[in-house]
Amino acid sequence: MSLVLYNTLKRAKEPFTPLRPDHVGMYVCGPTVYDLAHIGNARPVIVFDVLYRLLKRRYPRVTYVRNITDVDDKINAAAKANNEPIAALTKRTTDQFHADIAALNALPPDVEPRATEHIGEMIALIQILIERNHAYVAGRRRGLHVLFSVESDPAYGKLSNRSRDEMIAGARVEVAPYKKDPADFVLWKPSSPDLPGWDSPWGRGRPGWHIECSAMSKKHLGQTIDIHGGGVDLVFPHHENEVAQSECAHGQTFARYWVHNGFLTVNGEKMSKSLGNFITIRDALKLAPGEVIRAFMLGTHYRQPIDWTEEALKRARARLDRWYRALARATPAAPGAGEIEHNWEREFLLALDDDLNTPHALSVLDEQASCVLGAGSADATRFAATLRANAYLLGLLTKDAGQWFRQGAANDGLGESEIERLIAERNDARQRKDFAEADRIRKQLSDQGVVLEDKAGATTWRRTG
RNA sequence: GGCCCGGUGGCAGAGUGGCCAUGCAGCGGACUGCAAAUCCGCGUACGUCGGUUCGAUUCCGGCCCGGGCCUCCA
Repeated sequence: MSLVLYNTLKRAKEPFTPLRPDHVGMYVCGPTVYDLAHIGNARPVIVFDVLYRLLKRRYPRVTYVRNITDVDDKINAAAKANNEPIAALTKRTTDQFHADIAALNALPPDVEPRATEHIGEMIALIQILIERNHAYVAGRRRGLHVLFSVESDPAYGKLSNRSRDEMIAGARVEVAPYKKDPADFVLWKPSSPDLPGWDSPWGRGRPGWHIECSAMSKKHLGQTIDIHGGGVDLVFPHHENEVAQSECAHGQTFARYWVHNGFLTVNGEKMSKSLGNFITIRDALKLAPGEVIRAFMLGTHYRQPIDWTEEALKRARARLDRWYRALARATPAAPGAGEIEHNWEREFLLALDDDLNTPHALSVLDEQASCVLGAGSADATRFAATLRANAYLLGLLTKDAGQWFRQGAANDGLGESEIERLIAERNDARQRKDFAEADRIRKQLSDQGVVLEDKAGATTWRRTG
């Protein structure tokens, strides 16, 4: 039983073996902090969080690095538009990002490097590339650019599987005059006084987009990393350029396994501000608890496209509700605690080992929940512990079941004491056999999203989404 | 134009050369004062045309349709 991952570099699934048997290094491209993170950003966060948890389970030590890009032209533009200092914007956005993904139960990475704190490392890397004739300095009037020479790298294009000629033929961008070759990309560019800049051998300037990941992964994980992750849209040019920079500078493999998550659409359309279907994580959390969003994301394999709809969200919630009902059936256990039954663990982990087949893993949890719901109380408790322990690996079922069903609607809906009062009133009516009144109260509550269940001795309630 | 993914039952979504995915929704039944929850039962799904095979949804090829990337993007 071992982990298999789809490697974009090979376009095939491969058994995963870390370079060092006891220590896995993983680098994932993090956000550019210029605006609130959207649900598309949430996908890689959740996918790689699950991979991180699985790796931690499998290996003694895992170092997960996810950067914060805090120098970028989009940031400059947003700060200007907001009339806000850049540092204030990036700080605020970073804090929001942290809060948002914490609500999605994502574990913090081991290292979260910021680009602005690694300018020295970037400059050093660029110097190596110049020394090795893989980069050149160009331009004059407005300052000096440093460009990567794509022609100097015969392996260029191996990740995205395209030749240099194809790229030039397909390029729809105007070629900057200082480029020796249309395919060359910027490592360093000059900054005007009103833009962020750092002193460098090429004058005051700022880094190009791609160099930060090469520099930061080198610093925190070494010249060769085991896993590099991100969204598919980053394969070209971002990841391709990272490979070029790092491998030309160091003469060794940059990343051994490239893992890319598929795109998220909203109601079948690409999410964009102009279409008006731009959903921030913050907005999504108003529609559903973080665990529901997480279950939604994990219900589709990470490499498949996923479509965000209210319908899908409802389904994810219904599924979690059922699991929580199973937990409620059993004696409460602490989140993450519990003995894992061997067969269930096997089947569950087997699914995850197969290129993170979370939909399959969730179906195993479905079956475990059925098992709990159908079992007698002693077995139910045992099975529930397994269910909870398995789910915990996915960052799900981390709440107490009672708490789960009572959450939400706290502000605008009925308060708990009000609900309890109505239930008592209804039970009085039932005692009197005044079922018309009892049903009226049931209806009143259900209209406000509270469902009652009459059990043997008592009436319990829960909120529905 | 180039590169890369997909097309599975009402919906979502795994998977497999011959046998169960799973969940939701639907239908019938049990249970319930009514419900809810739960349990039992039901529905003959794999875009299309060929090929390989004893047998293909699964392998190969053509075609049709959809999506992504090639420019900032998770």
